[in-house]
Amino acid sequence: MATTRIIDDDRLTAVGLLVEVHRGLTQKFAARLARHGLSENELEIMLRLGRTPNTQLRMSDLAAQTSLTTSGVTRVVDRLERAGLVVRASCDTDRRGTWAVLTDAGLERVTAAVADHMEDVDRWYTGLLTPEQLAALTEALRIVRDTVRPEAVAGVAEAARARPRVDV
Amino acid sequence: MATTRIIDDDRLTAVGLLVEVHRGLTQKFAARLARHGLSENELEIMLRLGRTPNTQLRMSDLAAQTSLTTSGVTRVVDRLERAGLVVRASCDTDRRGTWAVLTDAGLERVTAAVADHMEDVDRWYTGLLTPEQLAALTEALRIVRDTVRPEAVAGVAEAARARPRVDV
DNA sequence: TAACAATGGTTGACGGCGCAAGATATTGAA
DNA sequence: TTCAATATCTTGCGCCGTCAACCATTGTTA
Repeated sequence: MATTRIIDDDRLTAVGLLVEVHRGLTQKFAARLARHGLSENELEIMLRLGRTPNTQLRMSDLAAQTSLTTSGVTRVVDRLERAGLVVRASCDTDRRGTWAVLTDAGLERVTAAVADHMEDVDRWYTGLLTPEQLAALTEALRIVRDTVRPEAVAGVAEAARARPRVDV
Repeated sequence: MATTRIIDDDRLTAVGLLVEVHRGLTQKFAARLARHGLSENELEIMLRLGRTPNTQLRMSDLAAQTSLTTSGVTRVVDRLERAGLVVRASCDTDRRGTWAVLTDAGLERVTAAVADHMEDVDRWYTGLLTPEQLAALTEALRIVRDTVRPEAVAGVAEAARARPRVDV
């Protein structure tokens, strides 16, 4: 009766599947993103900025949303700023804070990258499943997400309230 | 009609959910694994060795299964060997190759780590879903996995055929 | 108002992993 | 048989992101 070993537990396999799918997709996506000059983290940060009213978020909110450390966000934004895709702007109401603001060039870049990217998403993920399967998958993931990462929407309300910056 | 922007596409959100769940779980799991002195990659390598007949796999098969590069596997196995959890053994039939063999101490360690780990898996993942939801999730993931990582079972047959090493 | 904790962000040191090149072994074709 | 092409593994180097220490600012308590 070798099948009772704990290292063969089904629940472990369920985790393994999730990990393998994540890795596989990441690899499939990486090449095309690289052609747009973006890493996964860079794309995600720009996406979150692009989806926010006024296309700006505080550094610490980006950290909370992405589960990078604030240090990691500093370095990603450093690179994006060097590339002209993001600028930093000081925060009027709290002079400790810094907004990361998506530039026009940044919005353009992320839009182009995503338009292209979508082909991969379709081919390697959403397109492989029936609408019912995809809906079930998404629902299950959402349940888990809401438990393991409840902080994933930090800062959006504040950013909408902030005065938009026109000098970008 | 701002909702037609491509960066708000639903399929992108589906990917985002997967990524967030993966990250969230990874973080939840990391602390307990660290208490057993193991990183996620180290655990996975030991798990795959432990599940294989004779508890051994070629370096290159480990690379294929884990989507680390062979270089990455070399370094992980270096650490595990230094810790006495794995040993390298030369491969009689192809002298280019190297077996990574789980030691008794290694099997003990991974078993203890997994037993403990399972509590987290249950709490943050499988336990959050009904059996039906979990089954649907697993099925959908398996479909995607089989497409994006068809090579995920490399080397198991060969390892079973190889003469077991008693001098571990 | 002074003192001190808490928060936001950056920086230096460091570790992990990928890339590309190298050493060794195997395979195949002439 | 011999030599080129290929496969396996390791190593030097560099990038990326974490950790911990740090500075600046804000909030709190007395």
